[in-house]
Order: sequence, then structure tokens, then C-alpha cells
Amino acid sequence: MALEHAILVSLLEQPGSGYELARRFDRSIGRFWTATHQQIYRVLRRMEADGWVAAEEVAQDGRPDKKVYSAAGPGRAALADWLREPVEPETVRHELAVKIRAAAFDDPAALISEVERHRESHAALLARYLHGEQRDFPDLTALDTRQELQHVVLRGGIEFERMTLAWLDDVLATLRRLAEDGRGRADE
Amino acid sequence: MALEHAILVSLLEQPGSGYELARRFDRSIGRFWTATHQQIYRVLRRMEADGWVAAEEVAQDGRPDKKVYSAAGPGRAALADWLREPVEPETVRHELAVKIRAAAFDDPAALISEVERHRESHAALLARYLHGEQRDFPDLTALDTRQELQHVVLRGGIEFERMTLAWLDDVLATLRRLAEDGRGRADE
DNA sequence: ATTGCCTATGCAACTCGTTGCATAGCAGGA
DNA sequence: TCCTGCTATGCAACGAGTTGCATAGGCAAT
Repeated sequence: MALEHAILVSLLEQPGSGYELARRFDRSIGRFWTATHQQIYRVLRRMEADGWVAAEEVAQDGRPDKKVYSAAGPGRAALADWLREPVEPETVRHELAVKIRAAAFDDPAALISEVERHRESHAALLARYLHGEQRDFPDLTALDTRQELQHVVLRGGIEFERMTLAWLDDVLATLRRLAEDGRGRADE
Repeated sequence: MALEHAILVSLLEQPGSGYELARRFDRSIGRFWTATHQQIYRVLRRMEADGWVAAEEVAQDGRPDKKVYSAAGPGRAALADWLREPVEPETVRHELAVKIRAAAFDDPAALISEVERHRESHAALLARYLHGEQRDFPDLTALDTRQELQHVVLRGGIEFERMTLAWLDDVLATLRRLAEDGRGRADE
């Protein structure tokens, strides 16, 4: 389990309320670790009870009060411990891969529009990454440690999306070829 | 949720018992969808109750009896329906990316051995993929529909591992550079 | 005026997934 | 001989994650 740790990293980069964290998880961090506001609120309360984070009530006008959290000493220590633990193997859930193998027992052509939609969303994400890179890292020769590490993670995201786009093109070409062949021959 | 569907695909490719499925999920299918034997047994019982799979008791000598499952008509229909549904966005859990960003608040050098271990396991997986490709697809010009689809998924796995290896090398170079700089300058 | 959306937090109920353990016979090695 | 490990299935308990709903004030558009 590492939601606690993802939250700690986010709070170290910038303190914030549960709600703000939830939005960050929808945007930047969410590319590497997803979480709903429910999980975040629950885990934040547990972390506060354990002394990992400190909370400060902030009154706002025109808006509900919010509790701004920041990482506390024990939280940083827990994060350092976690860093030194070996990563547990990631549990993979690659739904599209399952669907592609499933298509062999149905009509491969039925998957084409699905894969195309997938391709669009990956192309959009790549564009957002590249835009974010230009915005947040205009000068790649003058980065501090934090930015260096953020950037190497971003490079990973960019390369992943490029690889995925190329593969989805490969998948589409394969599905289209099979659909052609299927029309040419008798349906099996 | 798609464990049902992953099981259906596996049973369509080859009928088998819960135990055999669990082992397949540890090996081939498990690259795209992980599951423990507990999940598999539970879901198989539900699928049998729903008529998605048919079970046949098989007596064995020297071993406990096993129930061999195979996909039934309603299961195939459910799979076809699922193929036509849009994929829900995958929930991403990229622990290493979180750790890399976390390293900014600790010692980046502490991550190096961790990333190296990661790199080794991805290199080993790539080797296994390439070996499996040679074994299962010796003649790429004579593939039927099922093999074509299996192969395009395998190509995705291979490209993913290649991309990951290149990125991990990038990460290692970055961490080592930061560790050098950290020794040169004062610790912050 | 009403509708809908945004900020901000939370409860309750549920499903999904993991972990530990149990059974039970057989095979192989120390 | 005892211990370990493999096949084969399963129960029970727990923790993680999701979904639906509730509150509650403010803002903007219809």
C-alpha cells in the first residue's frame, strides 16, 4: 500500500486540503497513482491520527472552511523508510490486451473503434505532457533536485505514451488486416 | 471489472481447472491481468452459477479430483457484449514513479539499488518474452487470427519492456548524477 | 427564479482483492 | 523418517477501493 506515501509526496511538494489533494490526484499525480476523494479523506484522517501530517483549520469567506494538511516529521521518516523498502511487484490490469485476445473469439473488427478511441486519448495525453514540459521546465539546464526528479518521471510518461501510440497503430493495422481477410474468406 | 472476462478468454483458449487457471495467471495472462487462486475460485463459482462456464468433474489418480471448466454459450455472449463496451480508464499504480518524486525529500542515492533491481527484472522479462516469441511464433508468415492477436499483444509487451529499460537507464543516470552533485556540494 | 456547477467534507454500504489458514494425498530428498 | 513441496480446493477475516448520497453556501447562466 502506498496511497499514504503518494499523499506525503504531494504534501511535501505543496501543502493542501483533502479537496485540493483530490484534484491533484485527478491531474498530475493521478498519472501515477489514482485515488478518489473518499480514499484521500479517510487516509488523511488516519495519517493525522498517526502524526504523519499536521492539520490547520483555515477559514475562508464565501467558501466552507478547509483543513490544510502538511507533512510532519514522522511522515517524512515513514517516507524515508518506505523508500528503502523493495517495491512490491505491480499488479497489472491491462484491459485492452485482454480484449484483443478476446477478439479472436468474436469479430476483430468490433474492436477497431474502441482502439481508435484509446489512441485518441493517449495522443491527447502525450500532447498535454509535452505542453506541461514546456511550461514547467523551460530551461532544462537549470533544474534543482526536485525538478530533475519530476522531469525524469515526466520523461517516462512521455516515452510511455509514445510507445503506446506506436503499439496502438500496430494493433489497428493488425485488426484492419484481419477484418479484410475475414471479408475475403468465409466467416469461421 | 474484468476478471470474469480474462478467465473466459483463458478458458476459450484452453479449458482448465481453477488451479490451472491460477497458474496461467501467474505466467502468460498474468502479464496483463493478475489474480490469486482465491479470486479465481470465487469468480468461477459465480460464473458457473450464472451459466457462463460449464464444469466437469474429472477424477485423477494420485491427485485430488479437479473441476475442469470451459466457456459456455452465455459466457461467450457476455464476452462479446463486453468487447463492445468502452474500456473504463485504467487505474494506474506506478509505485516507482512515486518513489522517484519522493526521493527529492530524502537521499536520491538511496533509490539506486532499488531501480537497479527493477531494471534486472524488466530485462529478465524482456528476455522471456523474446524467447517465448521464438518458441510460439517460429513462422510469422503463417499465423491464424488467434495467433495474430496473441502476437500483437506480445509485441506490445516487448515494446513496453524495451521502453521501460531505456527509461530506467535514464532514471539511473539521473540519480547517479544527483548523487555526485550531492557529494560535491553541501547536503541540503 | 431556478437550475446547475464548484468548493469542501463526510457517512454508509458495497465489492474487490489479499492473507492466513485448513484439508489431504502423494512424491522426493536429507 | 521427517520435512518440504506440489496438486487441488476452499473458508474466514480483513483491508482497499468504489459508489451513492448528504450537507451547505456561493456563483453564474438561463
